[in-house]
Amino acid sequence: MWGRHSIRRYPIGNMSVRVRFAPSPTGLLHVGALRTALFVQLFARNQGGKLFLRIEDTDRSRYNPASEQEFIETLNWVGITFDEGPHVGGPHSPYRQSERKEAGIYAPLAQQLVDAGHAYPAFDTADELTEMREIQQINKQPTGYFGGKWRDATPDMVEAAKAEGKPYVLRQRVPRGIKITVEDAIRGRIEFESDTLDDSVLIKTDGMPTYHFASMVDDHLMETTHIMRGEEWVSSSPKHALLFDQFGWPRPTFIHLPVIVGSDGKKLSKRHGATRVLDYMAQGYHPHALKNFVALIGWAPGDDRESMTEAELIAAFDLRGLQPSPGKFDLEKLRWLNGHQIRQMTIDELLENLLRYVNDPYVKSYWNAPDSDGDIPNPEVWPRLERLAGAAAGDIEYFKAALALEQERVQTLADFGEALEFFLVEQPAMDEKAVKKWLTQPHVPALFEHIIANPGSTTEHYDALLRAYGEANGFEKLGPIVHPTRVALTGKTFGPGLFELMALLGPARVEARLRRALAAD
RNA sequence: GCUCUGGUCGUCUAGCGGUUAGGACAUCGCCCUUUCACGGCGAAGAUCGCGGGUUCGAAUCCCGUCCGGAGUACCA
Repeated sequence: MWGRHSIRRYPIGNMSVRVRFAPSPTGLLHVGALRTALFVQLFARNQGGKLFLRIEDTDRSRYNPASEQEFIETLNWVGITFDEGPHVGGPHSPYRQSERKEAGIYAPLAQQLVDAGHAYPAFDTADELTEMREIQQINKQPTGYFGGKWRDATPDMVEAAKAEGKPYVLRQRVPRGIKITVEDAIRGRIEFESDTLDDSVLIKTDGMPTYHFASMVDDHLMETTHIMRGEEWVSSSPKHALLFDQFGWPRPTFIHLPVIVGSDGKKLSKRHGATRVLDYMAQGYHPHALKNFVALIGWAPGDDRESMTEAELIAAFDLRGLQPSPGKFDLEKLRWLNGHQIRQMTIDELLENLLRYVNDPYVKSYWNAPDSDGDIPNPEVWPRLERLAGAAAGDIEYFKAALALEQERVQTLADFGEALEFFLVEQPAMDEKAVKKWLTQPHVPALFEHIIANPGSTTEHYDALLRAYGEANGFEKLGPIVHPTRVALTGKTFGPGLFELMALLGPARVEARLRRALAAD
């Protein structure tokens, strides 16, 4: 009689899609969770369905009150917003499981399961359970509660224990000797022998439901059509599917997303860049670039597109493009995508993004936070970024022109700090090596005097001036003219075109810096 | 241990019985050029984890095997 439930499949039909992102508020939002949220969002929007947020806070001991805020803020930064959730309400309120428990949603349903014989009370103590597991391990048997002394306890035993006031949990009664087949949208059919599944706790002694119970009950109550979650859940998916069957509820479609691992194939960690999504913001990544990048780990549009807009991502999203194998996080590709994103912006968009970036309090605290050794990883970054905010408040046209000259040369917003420095500081730091190589050449003083004697303010002026000087003085190539001048003006050997940069700097700065270089000789 | 699950260039991937196994990032070279980038062009890079089988033909189907990963909690 049980087999019937295990193989029955309930068509989703044309119910409209409802999907959810259901994190446990225990810590920070990391990139793996972001990817899940992103796929859920892309799927919902592609299908024209509804997307909701549910907070799975059934573990009081691990609850972190700052966490929910972190999730919402971070998701908001990347542009993932919810149709329903604890912060916006909705037809299935409340959206926090602790509140749902208080509202008495779970208890009657648990009782319903007990009455139907699909769940039973178990009075084992923590010590008894530990001992049981130890014995199982010694005997090399699977660990878990495969019946214990309470699965088949007589009503008298149960009554006696209850009368004694012993605390108890409610466990799911997994039928024996059947196959449970779970249909996973990515992996296809997954078969489990019910005998390998233990009787999980559904309701804890304090009356709080476990994930197994609360999540499935809520998914049914909230009319979830597709359960998208991390692949760490596939092992327990037969219990979840079974629970739907035991309630007589239609099973939603299960979609287990593969994990994202670091470049070494191990769990993603600080060494690979960052695990906290907000840290990518602090490092100057554009939310869309991060999204675009993360979407491409474990999913492909089916054609060769790499850089896609939000609308393209939504239009192209398809469950069939999902990959079953774990994906590695390749920071280089993220950097490329980010540079690409920066180059696609207009100057005004770029300026807006940059200003929002440098004025964000988290960016400041990120770059000033000591690492585990107590050091600031790169103490030069923040002072430079801070200077950008000040400079933009001054001559905005000058700032935008400088921004335009560096736009093609950076990969992150943070890179602008260093790239723009010589435009904003009257006496930029000099690269020692470059000074030694270029400013010591004998023709340099005369060259600089010539430039000072012929001030101008256009690219064309300096282009013509320096070319003519080179020809008149027998230089076959422009290098000996251009390089020393660049070093004197910027302190560096690389950067935007020299003539553009001179025109923007203007004759006063050009003269001051050339004189400084002459004096240093 | 047991149960699931994954395995195509360094990386992300296309591929669905017949392809010189395609693209992108990274790498290298050339072009552009005053440098660095950007952009363009090109090269190198995968006997499709390994071994059998089915087939005229296999990365694609079947079996086995190896190596990863996850789960095995009154955590999610």
